[in-house]
Amino acid sequence: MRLQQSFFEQPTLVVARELLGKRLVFQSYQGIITETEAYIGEEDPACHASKGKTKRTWPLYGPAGRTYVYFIYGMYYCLNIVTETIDFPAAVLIRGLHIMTPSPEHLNGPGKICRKLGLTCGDTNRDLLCEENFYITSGNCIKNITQTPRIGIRQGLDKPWRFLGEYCED
DNA sequence: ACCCCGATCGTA
DNA sequence: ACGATCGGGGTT
Repeated sequence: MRLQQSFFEQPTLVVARELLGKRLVFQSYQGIITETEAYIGEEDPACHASKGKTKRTWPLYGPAGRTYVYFIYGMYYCLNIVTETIDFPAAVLIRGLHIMTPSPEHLNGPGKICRKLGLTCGDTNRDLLCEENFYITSGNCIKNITQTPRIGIRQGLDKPWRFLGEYCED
């Protein structure tokens, strides 16, 4: 069953942890989420909302359960899921995805995931609660969950807000 | 108009 | 360890 607003509205660290093992569906693709990171509020120096609401970051201030897709390093896109309440900017970055359909492939890294799925800035602020072919649903194909500092950032390294799991069969 | 920087990735 | 590559956001 598709995850509802009540799931995404939870504290971002809870959503980041609980998204591990869930199934992401986008068009013909289906995969199990294996790695996430939390970005929480304007006070989090690594969160894009640390610069306030802008042309790029406005979806972070919207309702939970929408996407936030941004362009980085001149060639990559990254997919986030917006969390918590309206006007509180926070999201979970999807960093690892074990693709099941149409052909098995493990994707480690947010840029690789968006490249494979074909997600770009045009896919920011899409509503995972309503979209016909873009949503997240239950699943629990994960084990050995660990929590570490976030990767690839230069600020906010003190916060252990990355969640990593290993894919496993049900 | 200009400058610096970045939630990455592939190659060395 | 490093370069590719270019938009975002702040400053002049």
